[in-house]
Amino acid sequence: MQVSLPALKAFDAAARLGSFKAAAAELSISPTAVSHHISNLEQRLSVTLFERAARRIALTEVGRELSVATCQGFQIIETAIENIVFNNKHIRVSTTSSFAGLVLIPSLHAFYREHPDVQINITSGESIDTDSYNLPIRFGDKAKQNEDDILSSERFNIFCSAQSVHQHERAEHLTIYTTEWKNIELPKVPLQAWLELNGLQNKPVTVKTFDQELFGIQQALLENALVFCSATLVKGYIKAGVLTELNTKAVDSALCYYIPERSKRRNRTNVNFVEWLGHIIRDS
Amino acid sequence: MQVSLPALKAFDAAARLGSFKAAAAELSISPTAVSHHISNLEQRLSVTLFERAARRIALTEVGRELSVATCQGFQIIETAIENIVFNNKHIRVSTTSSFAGLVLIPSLHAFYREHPDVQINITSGESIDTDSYNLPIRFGDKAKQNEDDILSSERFNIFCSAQSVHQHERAEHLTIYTTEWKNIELPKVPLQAWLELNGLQNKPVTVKTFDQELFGIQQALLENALVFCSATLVKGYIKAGVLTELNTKAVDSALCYYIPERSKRRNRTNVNFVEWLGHIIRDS
DNA sequence: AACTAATGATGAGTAAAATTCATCTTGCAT
DNA sequence: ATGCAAGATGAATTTTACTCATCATTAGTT
Repeated sequence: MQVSLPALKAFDAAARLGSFKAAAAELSISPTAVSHHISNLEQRLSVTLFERAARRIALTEVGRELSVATCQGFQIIETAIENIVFNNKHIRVSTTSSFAGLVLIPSLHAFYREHPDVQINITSGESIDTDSYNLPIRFGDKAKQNEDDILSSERFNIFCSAQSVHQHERAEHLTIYTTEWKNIELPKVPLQAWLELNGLQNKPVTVKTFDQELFGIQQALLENALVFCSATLVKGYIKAGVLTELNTKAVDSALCYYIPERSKRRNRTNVNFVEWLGHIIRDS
Repeated sequence: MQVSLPALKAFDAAARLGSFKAAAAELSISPTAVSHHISNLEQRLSVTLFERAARRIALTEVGRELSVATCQGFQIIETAIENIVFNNKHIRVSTTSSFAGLVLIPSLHAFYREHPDVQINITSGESIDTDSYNLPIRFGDKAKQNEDDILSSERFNIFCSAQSVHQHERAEHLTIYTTEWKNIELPKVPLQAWLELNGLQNKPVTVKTFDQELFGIQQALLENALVFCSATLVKGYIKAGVLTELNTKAVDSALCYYIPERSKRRNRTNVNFVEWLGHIIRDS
């Protein structure tokens, strides 16, 4: 007593549209095929599904009952498929303002060039983690993350605007912009370690902080001051010749960029995007 | 971006059973076919649905999402089909005790002989009308029913046991069993009209009543008395030579057997059954 | 550690559908 | 009457689904 699914689909369309011709149009087949499908169904189930009158059809009681089920059933399945297709063309990234503004957005055009059919939506700030289609790129404690989730381990150093490099190298007193995270759980910026590594622990230094790296970088640029921040963020500015890395030793940090539950978010588009993101962070 | 329904069905089975081989067994196809279907799906949707490990597979996040939908969707459709198939093999008749006991049940073997795969369930008493699979055979006022719903128009006459016919024909005084319906809406039994039609309105008559015709018929049989009842009910007894119709004129009544909303109950089995019932009532 | 059995992947050929085309049928509108 | 529009029917054809043979991988066995 097996009924074919294409036949059920044809019945579903005919029942919804009240016409074999219309159903055929919806399914992009000929009305003859619909007619065959439905008489096939009727034979196999030993029931009459449509009451045939001249130039029009009407569902029987049994037909109505079946159509309620096919309509519901196929609807559920089609919605799920549409959802998959949609989420394969849309990437929703949520990340910090700094990473979005300094890394992600400036490089996006390159990704669009390779994947012109994909839409990218970037949100900075909090996001809903439960949605497996969302792709959060978080900044956090390397030690607390799953190995596979980590995108990059952050190294910190001092940077300044290209034109002010020499003035800083001779300066007696340094003004350094850096970051003090709002979230106290986050490992501190390794400024002290950096000063020690470069033998500057006794040098007179004024430290000014913002709660996001982006702000310190912008301010340092405006004032020709120094900024102590992660190398990843300023890579673009350095390449563009706007910022320069001082001739000092970079220091490792306990911080990293990571994607929580990365394995759960692996649909094709996300995988492509994350792979591309890897190149952006590592190379260039 | 069209996906084939058989492929989705294969995916559904594989997702539910966690194995291509098991899915193949469920669908009565080869594991190869399942494998083909699923890689076809994966290609068309550009997603990975299963994570392949050696000798076992596991749904990806996307796969899990799709499987929830296919499982639900196909379940709804399959349940509806099973329901249709079931109701095509099962007839649920509800009718009066009299009709069930005297007409329906004694003739059932003939129907079973023609339709050995059909199960019949007979209930006497009240039934739920809203269920379109139930087949109520009611006894009621001919005038109040839809023309198409009526099965038979009832004619009444006097009957008695075969061996007591002659004693009644000569008798001065008659004892007649008949029926007084519990339901006061129902037209009365046309006993008065019958007496007048046969010129017996002045004859001394004792009338005893039950609330169901069946009881009067049984009692008359036991006592060799007379019973005034509808001809349909005693047709079987007459054919068997147990009862005899008196040599009097039968009288029409306002009563009939009918199937409320008969058109709503027309699946193949019900139609067959009602057609057969028509023969039972009319012929023989 | 090698062997075996079980699961799945792959590609080509085959069987079985789904689909179309041509031809009829039917009732409605002109 | 006449033409038209929706559907039914049957044969032919295309497309799809399926199987078979073969290969790859590996968990479990000896």
